[in-house]
Amino acid sequence: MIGAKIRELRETKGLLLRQVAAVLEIDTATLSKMEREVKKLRKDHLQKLADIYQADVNELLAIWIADKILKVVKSEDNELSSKALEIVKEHILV
Amino acid sequence: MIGAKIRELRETKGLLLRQVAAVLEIDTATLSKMEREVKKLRKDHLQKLADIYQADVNELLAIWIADKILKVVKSEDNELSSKALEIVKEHILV
DNA sequence: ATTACTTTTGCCTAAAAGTGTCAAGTCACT
DNA sequence: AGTGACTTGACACTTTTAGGCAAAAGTAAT
Repeated sequence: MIGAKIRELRETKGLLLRQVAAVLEIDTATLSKMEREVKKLRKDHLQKLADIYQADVNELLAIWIADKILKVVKSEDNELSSKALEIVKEHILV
Repeated sequence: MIGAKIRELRETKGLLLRQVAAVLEIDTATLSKMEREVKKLRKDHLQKLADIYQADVNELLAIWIADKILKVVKSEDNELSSKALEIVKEHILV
């Protein structure tokens, strides 16, 4: 999810992997993998990307966190995951 | 959460760490840490515990998954986490 | 207070996961 | 065929995790 998002942002801005990777000070290949979600995207890199693309950092972060939660949730049975999310919700609004 | 739960179950059954650890084939200290959430509890261990304590494995699993989600969520800003959970919810009911 | 036992703590190691590079490869265009 | 953008795979390094072992601390019963 977050990978697709930052790829979309980059393409909208008409930037090359090479250019963005240079700002992040990482290899082009690494950024390519991050956009395709082969490798994880670090939080600090995401924040820098929001800057580069002039995007809402909070929106991106929310997606990034959602991805992490989905990774947990999707590796489990659906029924159980729903139950778990209920528990989480209760636990949070305390 | 899950640690407290399995400790409660063990105490209700009047079993010692030593006894339960033996069934799981792990060290007593390790189980002690799992109950106090110092170390993570593996899924297969949890399933064995449900067996030992004759508890509902699904109920335990839901708590266990909830713990994993909470770990992600609590390491982030509250506002963002709520947003992220919304995204997760949408994503799931597709 | 000593003994006998349970539980906790701290330190250590092996295995796994995460982070990123480099070189070579593919693809599209001219 | 050559160039530029992107992808792939193998590798190296670092960090995290899982768990064991031994010593320390807590708990009862004598």
